Amino acid sequence: MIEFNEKQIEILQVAEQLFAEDGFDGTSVRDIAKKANINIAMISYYFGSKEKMLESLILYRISDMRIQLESLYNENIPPSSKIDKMIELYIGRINKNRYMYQILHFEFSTKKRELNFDGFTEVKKYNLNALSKIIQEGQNSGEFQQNINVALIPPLIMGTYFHFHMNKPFYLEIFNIKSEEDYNNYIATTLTQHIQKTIKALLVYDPST
Amino acid sequence: MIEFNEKQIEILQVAEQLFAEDGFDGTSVRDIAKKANINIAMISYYFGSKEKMLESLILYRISDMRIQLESLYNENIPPSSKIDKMIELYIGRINKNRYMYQILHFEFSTKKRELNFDGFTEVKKYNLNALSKIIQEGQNSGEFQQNINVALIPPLIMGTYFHFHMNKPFYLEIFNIKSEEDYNNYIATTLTQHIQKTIKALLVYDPST
DNA sequence: CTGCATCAAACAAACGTTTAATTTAAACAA
DNA sequence: TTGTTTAAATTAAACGTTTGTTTGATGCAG
Repeated sequence: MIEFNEKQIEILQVAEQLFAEDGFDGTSVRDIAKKANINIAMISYYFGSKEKMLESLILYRISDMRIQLESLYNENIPPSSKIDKMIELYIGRINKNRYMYQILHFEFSTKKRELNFDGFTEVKKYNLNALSKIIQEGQNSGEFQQNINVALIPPLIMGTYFHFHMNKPFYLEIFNIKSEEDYNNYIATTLTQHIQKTIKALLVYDPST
Repeated sequence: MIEFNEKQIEILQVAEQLFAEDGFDGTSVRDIAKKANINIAMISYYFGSKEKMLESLILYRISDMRIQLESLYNENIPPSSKIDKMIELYIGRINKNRYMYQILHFEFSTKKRELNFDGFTEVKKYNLNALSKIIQEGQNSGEFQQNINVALIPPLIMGTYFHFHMNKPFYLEIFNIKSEEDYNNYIATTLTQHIQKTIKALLVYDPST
């Protein structure tokens, strides 16, 4: 594990915000240096290059993205409650790291740079595996249906959140949301509940009826 | 309505692909000119500037993005079948225009450029309104539950699709998909069915039971 | 004195755009 | 069919900026 000093972390946080807002190619090292109140040369000095700084940033954040589902699995509550908690964890974690997710989303879909996403793939596999166990528990107890494509559950959660967030101006308008606080509140309550309801509906739904 | 000649459309199509793959800031006018086999100056000559070319591109594609739900509304089939068809229409349309959606997604979430998205907002409102009518029909017949947040249905459909598509390499791996053909086939069959099942589950789900 | 941090300055390369000259193609009159 | 005219299309070259990176000098703490 690579360690970063305080100065480096400060720079990474500034870079993270700018990369998320303007894109990696849309952000110049001078933009970052200016906002972080450092000399341009410090970026090469600390990270080697602009691109290596992005790699450092991803490395720095990626460990944060594993969702703590293991402890949830061991809790003594009904599977449906676990699902609710699981979704809250997901949304909370994504919302907290939304800058990094935004960057990753773009870098993932772009052919521009060849970044190593193995760490990210590992995290996703881990999360998926933990989720599978929780759902299996509900299937064993008979609460959930059998034919569930578990791998398509996270896209449902994260995709819904991101589509909502990426079209933020549109939803601010149609839901008449006025402040940033109300927006975050809408995510934490209504949107989260909507996703919880959707997933639970999917898990108990019997198409034959 | 602005008209584009064949040469212009050819250039726009090349630009569309490159913008989607490498981002607007990650694509140079020289990249576009090279791939389109034209002189660099033609971009300014035809569109005025690189940024105006992006606006032209959005304008050119946006009319294509209205989803034909009106005719669906008038068909004499059960509401649940209409939902199925509606989702097929959505996925098909998005998948066909995935380049443009990818560009829009990024430009929407970026603060870099001030683009006029009124036309896009209009299309979304129109689609949302048409969707509301279909769902209301199912509610009137008693098939669907009452408390449905219709505005959160499109994010569910489009978000799931996009999260899947953006993490394409990951899903290719875990579903052991080998060819581009199989990938498109997975979207058209398994993923579409999964979304159809999810939405229908949500529409008929009664949380109190 | 030594080693790290910071700085202004300079670097070549790439960027979007403009210029001015040339080619192309269609319209026209003889 | 011919040569002439005209406007649009296309080109290579150059423009001034901005880009990421490097250099060498300076500051400073141990």
